[in-house]
Amino acid sequence: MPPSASEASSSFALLHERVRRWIWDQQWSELRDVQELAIQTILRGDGDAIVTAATAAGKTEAAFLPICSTLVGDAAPGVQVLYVGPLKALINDQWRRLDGLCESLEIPVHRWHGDVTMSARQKLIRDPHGILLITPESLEALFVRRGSEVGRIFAALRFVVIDELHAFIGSERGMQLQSLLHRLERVLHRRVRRVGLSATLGDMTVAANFLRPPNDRAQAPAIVKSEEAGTGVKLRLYGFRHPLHADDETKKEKDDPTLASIARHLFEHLRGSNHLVFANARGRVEGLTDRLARMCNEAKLPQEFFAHHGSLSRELRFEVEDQLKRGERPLTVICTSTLEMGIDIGAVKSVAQIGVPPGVAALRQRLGRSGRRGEPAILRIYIQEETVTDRSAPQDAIRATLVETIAMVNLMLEKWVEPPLAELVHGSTLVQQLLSLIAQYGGITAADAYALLCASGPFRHVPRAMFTSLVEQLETRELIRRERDGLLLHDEKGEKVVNHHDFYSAFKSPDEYRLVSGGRQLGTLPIVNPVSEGSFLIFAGRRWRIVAVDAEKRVIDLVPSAAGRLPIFDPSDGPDVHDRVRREMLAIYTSDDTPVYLDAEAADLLHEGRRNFARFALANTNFIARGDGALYFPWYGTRAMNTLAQQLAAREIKVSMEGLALVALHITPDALRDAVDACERERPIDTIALAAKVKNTLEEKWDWALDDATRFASYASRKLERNPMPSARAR
DNA sequence: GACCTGCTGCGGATTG
Repeated sequence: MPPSASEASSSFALLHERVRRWIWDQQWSELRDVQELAIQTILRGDGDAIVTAATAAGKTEAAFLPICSTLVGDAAPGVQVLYVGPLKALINDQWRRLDGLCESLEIPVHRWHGDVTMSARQKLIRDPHGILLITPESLEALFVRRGSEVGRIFAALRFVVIDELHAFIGSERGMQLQSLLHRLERVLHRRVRRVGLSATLGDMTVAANFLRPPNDRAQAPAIVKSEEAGTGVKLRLYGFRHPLHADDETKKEKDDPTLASIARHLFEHLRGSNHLVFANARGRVEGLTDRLARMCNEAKLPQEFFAHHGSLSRELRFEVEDQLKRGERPLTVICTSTLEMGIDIGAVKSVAQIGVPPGVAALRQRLGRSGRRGEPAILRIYIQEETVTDRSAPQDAIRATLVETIAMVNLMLEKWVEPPLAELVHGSTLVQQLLSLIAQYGGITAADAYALLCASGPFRHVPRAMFTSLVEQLETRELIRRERDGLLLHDEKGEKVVNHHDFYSAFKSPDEYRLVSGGRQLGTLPIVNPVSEGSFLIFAGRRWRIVAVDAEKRVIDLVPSAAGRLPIFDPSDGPDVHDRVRREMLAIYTSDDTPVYLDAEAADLLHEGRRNFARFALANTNFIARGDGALYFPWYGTRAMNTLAQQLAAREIKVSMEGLALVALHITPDALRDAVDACERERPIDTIALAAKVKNTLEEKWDWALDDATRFASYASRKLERNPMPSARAR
């Protein structure tokens, strides 16, 4: 419910007079509903809060108008507000935004990240005061490098603000942030109010437990939620079918004929205004931008298609972002998740999604980029399907790509999103935090470290015995050593890693070449790419020839060229699909409804998928014979499916995950059914014992340093389910 | 069938 008029005016009245004057100067006609509610919550309450509202609904002001009201005239030495953001570009944006408000209130606003000058940092260290905007990594560096000064710097701390809260939940970086905030409160010997800001939060309990874990709080945070209605969605899903016999024209596009059709459609529909095209993978971004850019050149039109992804240099990305922000000329940006959230690029006229979205949450976030000033958001989805014949395997014949996309759209329209993974063990990040703690205090006993990080801290799923064996393993690895008095110190190797700047991040980074042309940084390329002088490359949506490779410095020099070849970016397993999405797919297969947003080809593909679903009798059985093997369709998400695959492997039944199906060779459907039944009787599953049988459990940054027990527990919490829901079983 | 994120302090040279 929006606040009543009397509540609204009382919100405004709660603000400090100088904050009210600043609002008048902005000539705002009214406060947004999320701002009204946040002012009440923050100024009337004294606990933690989560502020959630759509992009551009004024969340930053919702938090900082009331927070700054409490700061006016407070001259106590020390930083008063610590703001943590996930991106340097976002911190720069927010710094500019807050500076206007805070200048008039005489509250200094500092930023601290890798690109901030040494002199600005020294200014803060000498005279800490006001608001500090920082990344988790730079906060980590403060603890490692200036551990003894943390108490002085933050002596006056009253609020911690976490921006884009959802971007941290469930990740190594999120665990690192939780640990840092807990360590900070330990130094200060008191709790500090936390305020989380987010647009997409599926599960408020998970978000609340992330903001402050239940073992560290008296009461749950207040939830401040905007009730402002959206402006509606215009939605269209286009199907594209690979032709059975390539004709002359498509032969030229032999690599991906339907992508050529998609490019033509985009070219015709998007030219002349601003759009975002989400293409999922960096290689696909390059391929599509290259096609669209060439179409522009051939039509002798000014270039309006540009690429944007994480391997492009900051300069190239900034140019594109800047053009989008200005909105002075038509521009379509083909991107990965880089433009899904964060920095303010303004709204675009429409959004296109190429291929299955990586999840419902991502789809919603992407859609949120479209819809200018009261206009409905426009979303076009393009789905490619392979040629299917009578001999195609069932998992390929049922048009799973299309049906999975329809399932995600349906769930988005129902306002459901995936809850983030929570309650993970995070052994890798625990190693980092233990090494950091030793640096901060100049040594710590194992008992104190356990009490701080695990018993009262965020690593609460690590029992004492596991921590003890972890510490022993780190001694064996020569990362730490134990003094006679029990104090843990860095050993030779530990000293080295902690003193290298790579230490501050909790996540791993791949080895890459740097790409340079005429002294200009273009971006980075994974070293798995075969590179030699004279070979060609497509990068940043343009074509290049390699003129020099410096293998030692890992630098590649490029010059523009007419030919090009698509680069390889690191292949991985693909995004996790949630159980709920797979259940929705089953419901779509067993229904007769055709969603109104499908075009003719997509509708035809859906009917064909349903016909084949019926042909294989998948409504009546989950098991199908195939050659001398068998298929099993559990209608599970990827985590539950991986769990079952590992259980079967432990029973000497080798299965591979092929989309919706588990595929086993040399087995009858009945024998596979018996094995699956036996696996289902094992619940709850001993996932740690199961993880011990998994071939490769080395995934995260510090996994190599973990003892077996902690590594298996980490893998199990991340990749296995103790109690998968019963599979959707036909008779 | 995947994406994204981050980075200190020192010493030495140069400049005001």
